[in-house]
Amino acid sequence: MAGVHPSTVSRVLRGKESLPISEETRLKILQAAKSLQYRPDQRARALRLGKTQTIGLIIPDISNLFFAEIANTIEDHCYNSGYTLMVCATNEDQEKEIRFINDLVSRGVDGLIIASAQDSDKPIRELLDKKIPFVLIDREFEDLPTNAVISNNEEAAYHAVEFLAKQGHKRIGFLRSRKNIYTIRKRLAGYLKGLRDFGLEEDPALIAGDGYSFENGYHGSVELLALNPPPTAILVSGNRITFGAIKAIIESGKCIPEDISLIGFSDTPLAPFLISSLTTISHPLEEMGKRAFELLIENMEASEACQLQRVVVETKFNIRASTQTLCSVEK
Amino acid sequence: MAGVHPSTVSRVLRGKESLPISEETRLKILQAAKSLQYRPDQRARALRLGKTQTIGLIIPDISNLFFAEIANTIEDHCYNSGYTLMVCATNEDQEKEIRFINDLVSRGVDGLIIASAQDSDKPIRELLDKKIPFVLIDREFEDLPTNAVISNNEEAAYHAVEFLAKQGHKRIGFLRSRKNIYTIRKRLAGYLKGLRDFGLEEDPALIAGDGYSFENGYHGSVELLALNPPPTAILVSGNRITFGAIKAIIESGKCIPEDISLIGFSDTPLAPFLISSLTTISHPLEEMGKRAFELLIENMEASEACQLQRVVVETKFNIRASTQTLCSVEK
DNA sequence: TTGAAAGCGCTACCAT
DNA sequence: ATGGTAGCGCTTTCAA
Repeated sequence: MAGVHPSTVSRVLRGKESLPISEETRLKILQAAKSLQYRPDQRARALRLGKTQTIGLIIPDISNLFFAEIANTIEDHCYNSGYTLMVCATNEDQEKEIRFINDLVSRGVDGLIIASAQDSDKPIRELLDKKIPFVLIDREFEDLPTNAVISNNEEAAYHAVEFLAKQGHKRIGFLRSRKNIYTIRKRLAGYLKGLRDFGLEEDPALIAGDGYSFENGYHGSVELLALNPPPTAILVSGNRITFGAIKAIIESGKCIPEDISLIGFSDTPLAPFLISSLTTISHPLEEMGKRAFELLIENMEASEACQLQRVVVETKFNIRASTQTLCSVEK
Repeated sequence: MAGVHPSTVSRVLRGKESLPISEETRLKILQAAKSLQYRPDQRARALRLGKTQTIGLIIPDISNLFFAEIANTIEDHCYNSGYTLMVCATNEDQEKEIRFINDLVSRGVDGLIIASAQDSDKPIRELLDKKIPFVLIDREFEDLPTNAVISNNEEAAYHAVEFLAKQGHKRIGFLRSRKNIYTIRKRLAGYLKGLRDFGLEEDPALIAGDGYSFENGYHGSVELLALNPPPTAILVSGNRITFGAIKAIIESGKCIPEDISLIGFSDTPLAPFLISSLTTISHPLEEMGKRAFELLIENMEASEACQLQRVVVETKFNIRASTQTLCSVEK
């Protein structure tokens, strides 16, 4: 339409200031582009350039606020840097994770951010082999060095036990979602260390749960409450199971925190509005997203494989103790 | 590696049963592909085929459970049908919406599902012009026929007013997030119709709020509570503002639902665990996601522009009245 | 300052 | 039953 060669158009539209283009043709091309509402075909660009300006994010669950907030932050950073984000949710299913990784790679994502389902590290090893830039978030593999942004799980759990010990608790339960997840294992380690250091009861029966659903949390808590004697405090490691725990406790006729203290490893903006004010350990989700994004970009831009980095962010302990507590919940 | 022509490889790997391929070469190729871990380059395929097996989802907010749940459902359907989903969050910003749409289109998505920021319908009109398959979700444009999956907002609001009227309420407030959103306008219409039909007070001051944040909800509620006399019930249309409302009410020293009834237009799985048991109107999010996906696929597969469809799903009224209510909330 | 040509990896079509 | 060829839309290099 501007009567010039495609390559000329490309030169103008890529806007390399350095290239010599006559002002006349430049204007003709820009006008034509505007009137045609021309948008370069990113598929073709991607094919030609070997880059897609695309980042893949693989998380276990979009509708878990923990990951949703991370996704949101990363989205923002992508937007501001001209990347498009592809979000995939595995539902903690390793097979899905593998399929997503393969799919995203064959779509040519420039990099990946992954909170792995962690049944195995095989898919992650493959990424290392293929030298595809990626950053793990929230969950890493202890025996596989990678870029990772994680939080101080062990210390946080330890600190929570310390807090409870100082309040006079002797029997503290640990309710977890999936057993084999990095975060859970680290928190369990911190919990056990805390028990030892503060001379509290170590009873394997105080450790319950394996599954991330509301129901898993409910049943795990019922087990804990059935112990003799039952724990007077429970550390809950998982977002959804926390509510299962609350339900179980209330149904058992106990009050939070008078009869039993509950400390959740996930914060939610709704915590102050909950029926049983919940002490939580909150994660700096925006910081985690930001650091992961920056680390990824750094790796993508590095011509050669650059030093692997491990970023540890600090969690925060939010004490919430209600003066009054409602001890019944409808079905 | 198999010593055959690329086109032969393509034929085998695309697995058209009908094509004549000798079993021998077929095996050679499959073996070679496996040992090389060959994965077809989707960029090139997309360029060649004019299809990307990709769907774009544009929503206002990932970390709002309403949309997160929808995204989750759509993701699942995509996964099961071999599509990859690109999720973009606009934060209710029209400019972002436009950029996302353009970006996704130039990336060659096969279709789009959009919950528009709705300052203007221009970007949607352009999609119609370009004949790109898309489905609106939750929010449609009344004067622009498109495919859409929406809920029965007006009836739901009307029904809520009816419910409150029968309980004896005379002054009912309406707290909304963004004024100009389709859902909000429809609900407001239903509310007004309800007031009229049941002979309740119509007072413009009873309609408050314009903004979707927690703070917006808080301030809007403070205004409502300052009225003389204040409303004895409030319809809250928006997810985050609901919690601002609860905070404002509790701070004012009132109890829910004894002093003031609250009906939220968004349900959350946490509703039973809230400090003030909240009656909610819940949306069939999974159904909405499913219908939108199916409708989109139908449109993508149709060779020519097919009949526009408008799907209306039914909301559900969840009455939750706590026997006891906690009337204080910590900061 | 611009045009021409090549090629990214794939697949559909036409030959053989 | 298989090979060759062309071309999707773009950008980069080289030539004019």
